[in-house]
Amino acid sequence: MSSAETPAPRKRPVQARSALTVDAILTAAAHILEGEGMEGYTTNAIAARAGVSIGSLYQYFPNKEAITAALVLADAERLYEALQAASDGSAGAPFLARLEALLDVVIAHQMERPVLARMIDMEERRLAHDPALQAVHEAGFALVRQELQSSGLSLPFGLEASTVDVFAIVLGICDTAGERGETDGDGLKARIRHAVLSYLGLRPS
Amino acid sequence: MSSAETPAPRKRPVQARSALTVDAILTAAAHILEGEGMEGYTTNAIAARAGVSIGSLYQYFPNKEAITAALVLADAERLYEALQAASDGSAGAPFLARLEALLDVVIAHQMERPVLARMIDMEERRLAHDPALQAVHEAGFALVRQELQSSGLSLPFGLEASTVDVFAIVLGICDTAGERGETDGDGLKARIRHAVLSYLGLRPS
DNA sequence: ATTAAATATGAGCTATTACTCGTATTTTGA
DNA sequence: TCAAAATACGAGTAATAGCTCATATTTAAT
Repeated sequence: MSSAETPAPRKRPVQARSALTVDAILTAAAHILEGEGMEGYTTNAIAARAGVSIGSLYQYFPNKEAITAALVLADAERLYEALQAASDGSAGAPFLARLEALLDVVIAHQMERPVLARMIDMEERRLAHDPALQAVHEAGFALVRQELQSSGLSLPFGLEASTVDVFAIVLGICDTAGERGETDGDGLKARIRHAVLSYLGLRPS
Repeated sequence: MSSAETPAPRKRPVQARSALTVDAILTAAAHILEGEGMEGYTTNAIAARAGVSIGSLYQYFPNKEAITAALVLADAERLYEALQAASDGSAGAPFLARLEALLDVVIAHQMERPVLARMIDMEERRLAHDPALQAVHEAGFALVRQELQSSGLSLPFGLEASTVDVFAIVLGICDTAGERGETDGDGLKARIRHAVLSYLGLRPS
């Protein structure tokens, strides 16, 4: 039962070109999702757009869902790392400045490719059970929890619930903005800032 | 071009039994979506669960999407009507009482069948372009806009943006609660209340 | 050089599933 | 009572799309 069967779940790039292939596939998947939606989002279309054969695609991804999961995960990781960087970069600064730094990251992420962000957001809900994705979510969560805790604020509903709500408020306003096709990043930021600060019991200056 | 062709887009129940059939189909669709998710959500499964032949199903719905759209629309209309009733029922009461009445409706709607609510929420995003659905959204929107306007409050970002944000905050927290499987309706209400009131510049008592 | 492993290819298989259509049954109206 | 309309039926069709596999090519190791 433990001998060397067919490599099974696949995806073990060893050489450099295979890493390029994997990358091309994910990039193509994102472009199709962004430009054609779920309609055109087929494995054959992804392979074609990536300039790769369908066989190669299935050499690195066991099935279509795995491609989507990898795409969503990569996006979540990118956001988390940017948040981490912002948090590190504003070390020592007062709470409000740190919060703004985080908001800037979230809004930049949303505004960079709004349509793709919306599609990924939808897929993210569908794949919410994925352990790897949950891990990244929890990491981002922990980051915000830490910020709130070290702020010394007296939180309205305890640390955990407040963290959940701050997340929900930020994502709720962001997603809605995405759905409505809003383009004013600064205005969006001001509104989210207001919502979060007032939730936390701070007078938005 | 205007003669009596095949009835075309279908759905014209005339007798009583056909209305029952249509109802059974929508009920079955909801049950499947709730219990099996998109996996088991096939037209044949819906028909079987409804105790109706697949042929009958397609006599009243031109395609699968139309079933989903009808389901989502019915849900949105039900929520809107409940909001309307709550608004009417609290006529003359102070703003805070009216707001609470509306929140009660939203939370009751969310808590009634949380899993179904989550699935419908996801489909709602996909069908956001549907004119009939947009109309109901706009109606609910108008209702909240009206409340805010007649509250006499000085809104942080103008009537339109504030309405959008209040919606986003409420739905954001609700959806997140649904995803996390929260069951405490009262706690949920308190948090949403706090978020909305503080956003509006009111001290949550 | 030679061999083995890694990678690439794409025609085609297969399973799923949305949907049709010819027919049977029930209801309505006169 | 008896047509005609409305409704119900479900086996079968057709098309899509996920995925396999036998084969070819490239890279790495000795």
